[in-house]
Formats: sequence, structure tokens, C-alpha cells
Amino acid sequence: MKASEVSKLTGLPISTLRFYERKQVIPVQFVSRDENNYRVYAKEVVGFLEDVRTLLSVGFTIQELILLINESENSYTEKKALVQEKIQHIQEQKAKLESSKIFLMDVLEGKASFQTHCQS
Amino acid sequence: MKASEVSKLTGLPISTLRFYERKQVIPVQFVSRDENNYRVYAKEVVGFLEDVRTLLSVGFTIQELILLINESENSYTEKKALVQEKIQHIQEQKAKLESSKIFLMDVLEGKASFQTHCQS
DNA sequence: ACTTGCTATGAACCAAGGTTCATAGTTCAC
DNA sequence: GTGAACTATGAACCTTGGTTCATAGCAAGT
Repeated sequence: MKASEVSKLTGLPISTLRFYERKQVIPVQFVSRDENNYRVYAKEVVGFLEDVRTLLSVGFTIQELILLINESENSYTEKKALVQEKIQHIQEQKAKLESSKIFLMDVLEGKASFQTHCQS
Repeated sequence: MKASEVSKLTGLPISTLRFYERKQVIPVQFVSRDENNYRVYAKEVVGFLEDVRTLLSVGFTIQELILLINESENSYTEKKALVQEKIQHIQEQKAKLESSKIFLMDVLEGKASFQTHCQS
């Protein structure tokens, strides 16, 4: 697959694909080069990039992703700890989202703190 | 309450309190000035800032918060729509987090896509 | 009264996550 | 075989969400 196809399938601009590659978010085995130096992407990169997108959108940083993605960087034990920590983080985020939802619903009902203040 | 107290109670640096005020994230009725031009915060600002923190941490932007917070900016109907849209967004984020969690667990088990690729 | 600490301000600075630009080689359709 | 479209590169640029700096006015204990 060439860049434009990956871009179409993932919805990510080509510039972002290159940016991620530069940042080493995309594992090297997913990108090689053809005889014209054009990038050739493995088909698996699409699903991978969807995961990257999700994780970034829920508050993970690129640096955190790299730690999870890079094989050599950490030992299995370290990585396991990291992933568990992240899963923990996700649980916390979910709890926060739940309370945010309640907060927003209160806003809607005119019950939230900054609303009550106005009614005085 | 003075700035330092709000800072202690919320964990936000004073610089951030001023930044939020400048950005109009903090409703004007929560901050006034004393005879020395020192800021005087209403006690409700603490809970409010905790909500702000939560919403920012789960992917809301300051601009989005302002739209929700500012009374005059939108009509009730518009605001209601906005809040419902945001609640919808939260549901999507929760779903994403759930799938991210599964993804991370797969990583842990050695089943995730970029792992399977390595084993070949 | 004097030192230490809190407050104020605007402007400069910073890191993250991308995007745009200038330039140049490739290739596909016609 | 020529133009429109795709690819490559490094460097510059941009936005968001803050933080730091230089300077100065209050304050509170001793």
C-alpha cells in the first residue's frame, strides 16, 4: 500500500503518517521502501493506526505509545507493568467521564455549581 | 479566598488560575478584587475548577468549555443541544476506552496486531 | 523599618501534536 | 512526451494549554 491509500483508509493526512513515522510511533516493520524510495505500508498498519488514534484521543501521549509499541525498549516485565498501569489509567478516565456526564446533565437541568451561583 | 488557597485546594498552579481567567474559563462571578487589586475567589470556584480539570483531562478543549460555561453566549436551546452533543461525545469516548483497554490487554497477551507481525 | 512572602501584570517562553512550504524526483493518462 | 497527480525531504510554521520572567506593589512577622 502507498501513502495515499493508507491515508484514505485511516482518514489521517499523509503528513501525519510521516510525522508518526518520524516519531517512531509506527513500527519499522510496517513501512518499507520501493525502488523509487516511495513508502510501502503493510496492510496491518491500518488497524494499527486506528488503535493509535483511539489511544491518542483518550489522552495518551505519543511518548507513552512508543513505550508500549517498541519491542526492544523494555523487558516483558516492564512492559506488562506499563500496560497494567495504562489499563488502570483507562479505568480512571472512565470514572472521570462518568462524573463529567453527570456534571453536564446537571448543567442541562440548571443544577450545576456555576448555574446555581447565577440564580442568586 | 485568595489565589494561594484556591491553588492549594485544587492543586492548580496560580499561573494556571490566571491563565484560565484570561481565557474566560472561570465565570466572572467567581472572581472579584479586593482593595489592593488582589483576586478574591468565591468558594464555589474549587468544585468548578475540579470539573474543568476533569473535562479537560478527558479531551475537551478550553473553547468547548467556554461554550458550556458562558451564560450569555448561547440560548438555552443551543446550550442544551451542545450539552447533549457533549454527553454523546463522552459515550463515544467511553466506548473507545473500552476498546483501548481490550487492545492493551491483547498487547499484554501478545495478541495485538503489531505483536503478531513480529512473531513471523 | 526591613526582610520574607504573597500578589499583580504583560510578554516571552515552552512542549506536544501536527501542518504547510519550497523544492525536486516519479508516474500515469492522454 | 507533456501536464496533472503522487511521492520525498527538511525546515518553518501553527495551535493548544499552559509556565516562566522581569518588574513592581502590598503584607505580615520581628
